[in-house]
Order: sequence, then structure tokens, then C-alpha cells
Amino acid sequence: MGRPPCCDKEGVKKGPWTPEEDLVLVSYVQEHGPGNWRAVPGNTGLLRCSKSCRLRWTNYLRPGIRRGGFSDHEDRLIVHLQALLGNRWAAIASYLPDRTDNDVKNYWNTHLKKKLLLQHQQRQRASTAAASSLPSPSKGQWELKLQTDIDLARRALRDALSVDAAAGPPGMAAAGSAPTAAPAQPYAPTARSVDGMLLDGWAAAPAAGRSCAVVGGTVIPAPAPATPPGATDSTSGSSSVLTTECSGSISSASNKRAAPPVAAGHRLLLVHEENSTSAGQGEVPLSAIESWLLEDAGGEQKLPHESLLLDAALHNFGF
DNA sequence: AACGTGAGCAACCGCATCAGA
DNA sequence: TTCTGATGCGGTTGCTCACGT
Repeated sequence: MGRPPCCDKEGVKKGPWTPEEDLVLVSYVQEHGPGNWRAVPGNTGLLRCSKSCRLRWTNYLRPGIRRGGFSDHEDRLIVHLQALLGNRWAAIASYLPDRTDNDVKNYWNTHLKKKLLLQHQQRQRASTAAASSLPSPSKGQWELKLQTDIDLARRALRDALSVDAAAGPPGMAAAGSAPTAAPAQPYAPTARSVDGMLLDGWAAAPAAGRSCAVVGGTVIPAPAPATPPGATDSTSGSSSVLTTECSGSISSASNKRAAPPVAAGHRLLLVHEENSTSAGQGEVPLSAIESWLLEDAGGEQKLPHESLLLDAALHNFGF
């Protein structure tokens, strides 16, 4: 039952990508645009399976990807979205336009989970100490109400996610994290990177507001045709705006698939202006849900009901 | 200097779902 | 409607590097 894995074929290379392979792949995608991954190995001569090519592109070579250096704002956003959405990393990543689901997932597993656990333990110790000294209002009425609100919101989201709105074309989940106008920040070159290697004509600085790929610290501007079919095109037009509208339900092709905020027919607004000066780290314009999640508390982006969402996040991971 | 260990992250794997024939 | 190929997603693995002994 089921098809054999595409990577079972003999002669298919596995393991880390070499800088040369990266260049071949980027070059191909620059020319043909992402998609039709099945054809990539054959057309490029890469000894990789289509899946591997797609993964390499979406997680590493795609323009506009920011790596590492998660801000506090991003931390909190991830924690809260995780509490609401569970391990729907693609959906979560779609709220962080320059992050990949893999990156978010790794960051959660390696940093945030521990951080949350630590906070949780500290809170428990604190509440235990408080309980022993005070006739504690362990969970005040307002807090219980908030918990109810959270539960309702989560249920609503879950329901919404299970509705097949059939709105978004395939591949839109990834489009939710479509390249933004913010130029890709060169990551620190690694031993595997192709630092210093340039393709002819690629060395030019990317035009303003244009996507670009980064290969080993080299910024490679993306040509217009590189936009995936069906994806919101943030590379075309001078004032392109990523707009997500969700009408009552966050569309999802299934309850497993990520809810792509970019799918048509959504009411939730996720506006990402290409030329916005606030496109910097952690300053993406807020959608309704983000505003709710990140409700300002005293000027700084202090999250509401933090302990409750913390609980939810921990609960999602069986803590 | 050599070795052990743990963290971080890139990549793989299996499964689910979609789209087209 | 069913089948099949292509693609997307989440869980997991395994490699690399930093750090401690």
C-alpha cells in the first residue's frame, strides 16, 4: 500500500547540500520559478529527489528568509500561536513572513519549549509559595473568564480550521510566508555555504522592494517570474500588498494542513506592505488575531493572559 | 590534546491531501 | 468516482560544532 518514497531510487544523493548544488537549484528556480519540483532533478542534473529540492528551496534558499535571531516579539507570537493552533508550524510560520515552518519548529523545540517549561516551573514555585502564605485567590474570576475566552477562541479556530473552504489554491500555505520586501539578511556563512560564489549578473544589489535569494551571504535578486503560481506576488508591482481576508473561518484544506492566512475569502487581515518602514524584525503590521494576541499592555508588547496561554502551550506539549 | 556530551539545525521520512486524468 | 502523481506538513533523525572534563 502506498507509493514507495520518491527518494528510494538509486543514485539519489542524500545529506547536506553543497554550495554547488545550491547554486544549481537557485539558478534553476530563478529561471523557471518554484514549482514543478518533479522536473527539477532531471532538468538541472541534480542527483536529488524533487522533495529534497523543494525542501532546500523553501527552508533555505528562498528569498526573504531570515535565519536565527528571533526577537522577543517573535518568541511571544510563536508561543501564543502555538497555544492557539497547536503544532501547526506552517500556520504559525505564516504569521512570521520571513520565517520558515522548519525554522519555527526547530526554534520551538530547542529554545521555546525549555523556556516555557522553566517559566512554568518558576510560576508553580511562586504560586506554591504564595498559597502557603495567603488565602490565595488562586484563580480569580476574571482569570477563569479569560481561560474560557481562550478555550472558546481555540475551539473556534479548530472549527474554522476543519472547514474546507476550498478557497486557497494549493501551495498557499507557503505563500503565507511569501517573500517580503525586506531584503534577505545575509546569514553568517558556514563551511557549507557558497560564500563569495556568484552567478553571472546576480551580484547586483537587489532592486528596492524586490525579493532576493541569499546564497552563502551573497544576495541574489529574484526575477519577477520567480513567483510561485498562485502565490501572492510580492515581487510584482511597486506597492504590492499581501492581503489576507478570512471570512469567518480561517480556511484550511484540511484539519492537518496549515491554515494559510493568504487564502482567498478570509476575513482576518494580514497586511504586509512591501514598502513599509516597519517591515523590520518583529514589526510586521498586526492582523486582528495578532492584535488580539499581542494586545498592548502598558506600552510594550506585553502579552495578555500570558500565564494562561503559557499553560495552553505547555498543555499542547503534554507538560 | 583527546574525548565525551549536549545543543542546534538541516535534512529525511512517512503520511495526508490536492488536482488532474 | 477512482486512481495516480505531485506537493505540503509535522515528526524525527543524524550531523556538526561548541563546550566541559
